[in-house]
Amino acid sequence: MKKNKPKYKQIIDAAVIVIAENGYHQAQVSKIAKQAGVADGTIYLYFKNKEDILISLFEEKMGLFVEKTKEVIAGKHSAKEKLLVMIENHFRLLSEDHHLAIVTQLELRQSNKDLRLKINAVLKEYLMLVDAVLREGIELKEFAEDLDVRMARQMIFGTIDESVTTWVMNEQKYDLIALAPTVHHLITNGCGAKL
Amino acid sequence: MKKNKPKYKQIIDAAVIVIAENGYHQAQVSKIAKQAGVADGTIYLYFKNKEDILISLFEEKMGLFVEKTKEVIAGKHSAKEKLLVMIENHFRLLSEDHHLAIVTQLELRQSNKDLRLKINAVLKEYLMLVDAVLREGIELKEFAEDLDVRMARQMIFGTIDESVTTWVMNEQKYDLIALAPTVHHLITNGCGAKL
Amino acid sequence: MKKNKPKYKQIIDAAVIVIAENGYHQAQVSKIAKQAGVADGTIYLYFKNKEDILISLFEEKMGLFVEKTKEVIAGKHSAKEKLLVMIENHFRLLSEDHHLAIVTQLELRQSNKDLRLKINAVLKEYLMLVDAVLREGIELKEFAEDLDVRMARQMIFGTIDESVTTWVMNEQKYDLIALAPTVHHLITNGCGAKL
Amino acid sequence: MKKNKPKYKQIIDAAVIVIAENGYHQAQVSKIAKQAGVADGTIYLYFKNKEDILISLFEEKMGLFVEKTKEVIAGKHSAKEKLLVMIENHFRLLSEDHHLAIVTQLELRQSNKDLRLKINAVLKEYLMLVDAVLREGIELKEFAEDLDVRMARQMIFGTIDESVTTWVMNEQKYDLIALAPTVHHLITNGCGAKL
DNA sequence: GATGAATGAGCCTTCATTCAT
DNA sequence: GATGAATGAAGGCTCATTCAT
Repeated sequence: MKKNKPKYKQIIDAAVIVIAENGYHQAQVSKIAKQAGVADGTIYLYFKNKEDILISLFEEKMGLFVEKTKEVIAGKHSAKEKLLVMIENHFRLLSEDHHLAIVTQLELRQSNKDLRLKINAVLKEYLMLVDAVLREGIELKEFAEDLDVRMARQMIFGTIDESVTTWVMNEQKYDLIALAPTVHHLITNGCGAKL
Repeated sequence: MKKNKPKYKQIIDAAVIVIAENGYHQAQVSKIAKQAGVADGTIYLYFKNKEDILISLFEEKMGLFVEKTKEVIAGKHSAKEKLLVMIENHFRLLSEDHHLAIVTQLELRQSNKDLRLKINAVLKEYLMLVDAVLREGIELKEFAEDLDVRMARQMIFGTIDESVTTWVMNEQKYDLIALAPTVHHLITNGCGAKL
Repeated sequence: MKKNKPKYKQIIDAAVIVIAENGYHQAQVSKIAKQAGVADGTIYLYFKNKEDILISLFEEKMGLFVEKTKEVIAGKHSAKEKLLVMIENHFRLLSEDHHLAIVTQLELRQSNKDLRLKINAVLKEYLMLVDAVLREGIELKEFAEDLDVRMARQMIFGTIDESVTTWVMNEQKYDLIALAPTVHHLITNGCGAKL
Repeated sequence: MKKNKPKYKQIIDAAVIVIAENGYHQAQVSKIAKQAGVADGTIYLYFKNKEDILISLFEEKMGLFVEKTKEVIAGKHSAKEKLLVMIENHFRLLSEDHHLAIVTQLELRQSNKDLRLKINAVLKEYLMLVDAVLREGIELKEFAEDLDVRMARQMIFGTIDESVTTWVMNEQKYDLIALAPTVHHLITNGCGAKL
């Protein structure tokens, strides 16, 4: 299994750094190889082509995202609390890796439609976690019983994503994690949570 | 003023069509020129370079957006109502021009970071309209008095944008405008509006 | 029509020289462009890709071959005479253009199977001229009445081709045209011509 | 002597199969190694480089050719008969090994000039057998006394080679060996044999 | 003002060969 | 002797922009 060999992760981490520092269109394979400390050709022992590096990058990192999210919500018993820790977790993971934040919020969006469709497929698992929490909140009568789950999920993801992108565009000058309660307040209100 | 000459708009409209139908990376200057019915070189009599076409495109179309938005909110007296017509207006303008929807939601996001920063500057005027409505709502006690305007605006724009993008990615198969009340409900709730 | 523009022939002639002097695998597009005195990109205004240069080269030159061959046999009344002038013509055209001889006999054969199949299609017209002469010779009772035209044509083409290739491999050190009568004698004998 | 170790022949046979089935340019060393059931690096214990595999392949197979040819002409007493069994032998050996036929007639010709010069050196022994038979035929007055041996040999080899190549290009659809008498008739006639 | 032929910089990928184990 | 992971050089093609007409 190639994914477990050290160079696999080495190359992905190099790609994050190179893309963050040079931009998507200036992230040549040769630059990634150099950053990873391997020869250009070695990249192709672990990835089918350049696009494959980017998809794998997203899968690896988003995998951690989903895993971590599952962990943090496991200990919470109300949907409201779960949403809070999800937002905090989302903000924290990107705050802790500034390069990754730039890559996911700005650079990877420049990829072509095909790549973005594949990225969306990876995102789906994350969005399904949100859906599950929303449905739980409705059942527990925390949220409005007529809440439109799909639209609420789009609000939640849209709000979180827009918040992170704005923060990255402002060069990460302020404390993103500190915004979590405000964002949480806005979206749970949106979902009809009683105050 | 070049903007008033017929070929200026002709080229921008050609760009929207070409980008929507071929994708950002397949929208070569020569293709746009052909669609516009002019020679390649003529483009450069009206635009500094290719990036300038895209910024101008965004400015032109977003200008109409702001203008229309101002019109529709003019007749409304509550912030809540104003938000509703803004959402409806946003959804309607993109529903009416499928090419434009593809370009703004999918294709233009593939542009490089620089172009997107410029696009964000153009967006600012639109976001300031949202801010004004929010502040008005707070003053009129329609919304929570401690509402964080900046974050609320990010929620509103993020939610709207995510809704439109999802709709475009689903190939515009359902009625976007019909979603306006649901979205409105979610975000005014988020802003603490009493039911 | 691109074929009539001066740069079309200019590039083909450059390709013949570059391939002859550097070998097929060392004939980079950039080298051909330099030899032709145009930019690399200009090549692609006249040819679809590198393979297209080679096929066009063959078509152009073989077209002259067929044309010239038709001319020289037009004035002759016996099949035997026609074969003689065909051989002489074949030898003369390649003797007069040493670069072309190298390209057709050695370098172009290194092209991949696909290209060679296309080249064979171009050759067909030339081979059909041989067939016509052979059938005429049979009818005029110059050749054996039971002559197998297809095999005789393979003998004729194989013999001529082998003679030229050997001459090229020997660095064109001797007079190729002087061999025509000998070759002619061998193949007409082969076809059963009376002495 | 490496040539006697089992892996030597194993690799050569693998090369014939891989080249025939994939084409010269798709016959990577790693593919040959896999087909031979050895590691890539092992190839280099038996061959200097890739070109060396091909030359050795040709030497081995052509060695069998010459050997067999000597055998079949040993029992014949006239030059004419000898030529017939040589042609039959040539056709039979390639008919019996379709892979080898593809490799010698189509794929190996795509090798570069250098390799082909070396291949020609290997061929020389075979051609000298033809020369010997021709000189014998002249002495025995079977052929014209003024026969140009070199040109006659080129006719014979060119005709045989062209016949085989045409047969391979037609995907070996007809019986090649059945053509031997016709080819024999053509070339002995060409050499001035009395009927 | 309008044209469109010409330019040329820039990059992903392959694969023969090596060498530490 | 055998392995196979790692190397790194090399080239065809695209397309935004220019400029002579």
